[in-house]
Amino acid sequence: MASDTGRLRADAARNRARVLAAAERLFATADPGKVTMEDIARAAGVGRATLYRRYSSPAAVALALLDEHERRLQERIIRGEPSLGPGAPPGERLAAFYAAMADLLEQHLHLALGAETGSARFRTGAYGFWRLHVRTLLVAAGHAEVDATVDLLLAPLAPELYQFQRYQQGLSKDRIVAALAALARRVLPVAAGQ
Amino acid sequence: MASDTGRLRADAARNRARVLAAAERLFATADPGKVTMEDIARAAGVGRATLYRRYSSPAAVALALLDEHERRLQERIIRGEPSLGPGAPPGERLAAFYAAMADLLEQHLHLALGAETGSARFRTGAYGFWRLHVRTLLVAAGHAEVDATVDLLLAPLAPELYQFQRYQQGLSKDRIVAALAALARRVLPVAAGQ
DNA sequence: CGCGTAACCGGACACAGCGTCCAGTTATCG
DNA sequence: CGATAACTGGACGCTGTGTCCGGTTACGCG
Repeated sequence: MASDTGRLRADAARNRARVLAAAERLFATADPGKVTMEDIARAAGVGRATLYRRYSSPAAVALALLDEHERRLQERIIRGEPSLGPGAPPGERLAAFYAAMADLLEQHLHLALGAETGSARFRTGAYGFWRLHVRTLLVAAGHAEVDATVDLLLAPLAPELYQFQRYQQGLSKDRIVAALAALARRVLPVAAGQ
Repeated sequence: MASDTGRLRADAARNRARVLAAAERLFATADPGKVTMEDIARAAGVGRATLYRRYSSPAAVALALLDEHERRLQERIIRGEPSLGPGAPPGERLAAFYAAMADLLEQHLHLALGAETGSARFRTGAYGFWRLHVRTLLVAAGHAEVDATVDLLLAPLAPELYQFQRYQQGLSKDRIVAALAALARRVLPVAAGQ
C-alpha cells in the first residue's frame, strides 16, 4: 500500500512524496492525535481534495508511513535468523518479537499513535500478521485456549500503553522489554505446558 | 464524583438526573465514540452550556456513569470474600479480578468505550486503583520487574480489546475469562517464582 | 412571608475541521 | 500534435465545539 508507485503521473508522484515527508514531520512534531487533514495539506503545499484522493484520514497517512517499517519486521520474522525468525522455541520467539516491537514503538511511536489508536489498531493489516504469528507460536507450544489468548498477548503492545509506560511512568525501553520477555517465557515455557 | 448530590438546587438536581439517564440511553444505543455533547444535551432536554457546566466532554459523562459500578467492584476487592478479596494466593486473586473486570466490561462495555478509550484510560482514577491492586499482587508473589509488569497485565482489559474479542472474533465471555485466568496463573504461580 | 442575592439555565455566536464538488490544468496516448 | 482522461486545489455547506450573557429561579435572612 505504501509502495504502489507503479505508473503514477509525474506531478502526482511529486505530491505524494511531499505529502509523506510533510506528514512524517508533522506527526513527529505535534501531538499525533491532533494532526488534521488540513495541517498535512498545508504543510505539503497541496490542496485538501488532493490529499483526500489518496488518504481518507490522518490515520491513513500515518499508517502508510508505518507500513514500510512493519513490513521490514515481518520479513525478519518469516525469513530472518532466530530467535526472531523460525527455529527458536516459541517462548524465545515471542520474547524476541516483543523486543522487536518495542524497538519499532520506540522509533516510530508518533506514527503508531497517529495510525493505530484505539480500536483502529485491530483493523490494520499489520495486526492480522502479528496475530497470525503469535497464534502459530501458541499452537507450537501446545497452549490451550489459543484463540482467546492471542489478543491478550498482543495487548501489551498497544502504542498508547507504551507511551504511558515510557513517558508517564518514566520506564526505560530496556525495563519494558525485560518485563515483556519475562511474560513471554512464563506464558510459553520451554517444557510445553498443557 | 458520581455522588456529590449533596446540596444541589432542585432544578440542578433534576437536570443532572435527566442528563445521566439520557446519556446512559445514548451510549447504549449509538456508537459510543460518536456521541456528542449536542446529542446528550438534546436528549436530556437541556442547553449545551448547562451540560458543559458539569462535564467537559462526552467521555466525562460516561465516566461518571461508569464510576459507580467501578466503585462497587473496588469495595469487593478491598473488603470482600476471597478469591476476589484478600486471603487467596496472588494468582487466584488476579484471576478473580480478571473475571470481575470481564463481567463489568460485559455489562457496561458501551460506557467503558465512551469513557476510557485510547490513552484516556490511563488518566482515570479507576486505572490508578487497578494498578495499585495488581502491583500489590505482584509484590506479594515476589515478582521481579514489578513496575513494568503492572501495566502489561492490565493491558488485556482494554475496553477496545474486549469489544474486538467479543464481537469481531465472536468469543464468549467464558472463553475470554478462561484465557485470562490461565494467564494469571502462569504469571503468578502458587510456588512464587523469582 | 416577602425580598435580595447568588447560582443556574439555555439560546446565540464565532470558529475550526470535515468531506465534496467543479472548473481549470496537465500528462499521456494515438 | 491534438484529444482524452486524470489530477489539482479553491470554494462551499455542514456539523460540532466551547464560551458568553441576559433572563430566570431557588434559597436565606430579616
